[in-house]
Amino acid sequence: MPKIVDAEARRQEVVEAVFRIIASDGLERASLREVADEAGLAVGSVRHYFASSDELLVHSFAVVIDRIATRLEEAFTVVESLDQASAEHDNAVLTLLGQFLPLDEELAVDACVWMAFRHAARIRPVLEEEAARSHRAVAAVVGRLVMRLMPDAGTGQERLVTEAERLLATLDGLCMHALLQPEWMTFEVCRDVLSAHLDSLVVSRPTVNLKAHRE
Amino acid sequence: MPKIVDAEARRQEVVEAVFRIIASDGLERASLREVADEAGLAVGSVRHYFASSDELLVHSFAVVIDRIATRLEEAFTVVESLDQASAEHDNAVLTLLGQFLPLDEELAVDACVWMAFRHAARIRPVLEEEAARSHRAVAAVVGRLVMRLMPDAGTGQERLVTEAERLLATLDGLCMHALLQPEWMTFEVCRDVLSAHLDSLVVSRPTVNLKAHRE
DNA sequence: ACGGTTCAAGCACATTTGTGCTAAAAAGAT
DNA sequence: ATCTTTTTAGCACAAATGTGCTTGAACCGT
Repeated sequence: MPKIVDAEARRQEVVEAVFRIIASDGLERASLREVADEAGLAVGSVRHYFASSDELLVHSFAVVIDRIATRLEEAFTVVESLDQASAEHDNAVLTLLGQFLPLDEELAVDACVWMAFRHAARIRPVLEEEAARSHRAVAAVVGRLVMRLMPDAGTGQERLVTEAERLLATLDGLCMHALLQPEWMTFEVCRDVLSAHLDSLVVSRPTVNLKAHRE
Repeated sequence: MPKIVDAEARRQEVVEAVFRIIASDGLERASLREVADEAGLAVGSVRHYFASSDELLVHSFAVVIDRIATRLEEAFTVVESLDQASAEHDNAVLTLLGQFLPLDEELAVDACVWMAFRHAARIRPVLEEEAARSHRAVAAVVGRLVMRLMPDAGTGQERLVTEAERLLATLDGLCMHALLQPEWMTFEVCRDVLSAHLDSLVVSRPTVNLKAHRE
């Protein structure tokens, strides 16, 4: 009966426009009119696919979360498929961690958008739920990765949590710096930092009892 | 001749109002009218002390940078005054690193404001200069700290840079998580993560050549 | 051919924002 | 008491934003 348009594809186009605007001009410029312009549509058209500005933003947040989570899951299955302690395994781990960083154009856009939404979620309740989902999804993958990289710490669950959080913090910090101070953060520095962190993961275990950090 | 008002004190009051608004409602809500209301003034009064909205925001950014930098410098002189490898030294280092985290109300406000401005500076050219100053100031202290904690790496300057960046990234990531996911980030987790990182600093040096991350 | 449904576009209105400008109030100096 | 300068307050205007509502346009099934 009606004019048939692939609604989901259209929505995706609008979301891509949102991503471009956030990456170049920030979340606060992602208004309906700006998004419509960027997508080559009228405001009314955008509003036809998204009931409100909030729905558009929440959905865009969800899309970028899914993209990142999917990349991480795929990279993790690669890691799992490789023999541990092989050079390919180490490279696969670095590739996995690199999914967090703005190493190419697409990753940079996702990183910008992801950061912007997570920070906005601190203030805007509509984004809260997706922010929590985002954190759970990423923490799950990083947690599994840490468990794989520290097989000898099976008992010390507390240490696993600490190390997962530590890796997560380092990743987010690196991503932040790569976005905010790109002139100081070359690819090499990123790689060196990640390598150093991985070294610290496998080595630091037996040294815990040497120092007196028991408080 | 004129009505004498401590202009600098008034500016400071306005800046404090900006901080409160950013911490509770985000940078985008820090408009002249909101700030004036929060400060108990009229828009015209705020505009008397700050020529424009941009000047107000840039000055607020500068103030928070100075506050953080001052705290770091003071904490670092404490570290320098203590005998290395003593328990007090370790505590002083943890205290220094804790200055980055929202461990109390004042630190939390500063952390919020600092994060908000740094991210805004990616987009808004007026904030660029202060953002660069902020990064230089903090990187300087963290760099000196890393040099102190890794005395044996005197030659490997590249490694020092990597470790400084790694510590900085971990700190910023921890701060982010503490602000955005406070329910998952208790004080204890923060402390454990920082302790683990410090352990990894002093230990990881001799193990670099064991693995094949040379490529 | 045509009707009904979906899509696209736009108008109108209330809010909010930054800023230029004017003017009243306050208070020390004379 | 009066003058002068600072301080405070407010108005007005243009620009931008979200949203309710209306109007065409397009097109598939009958």
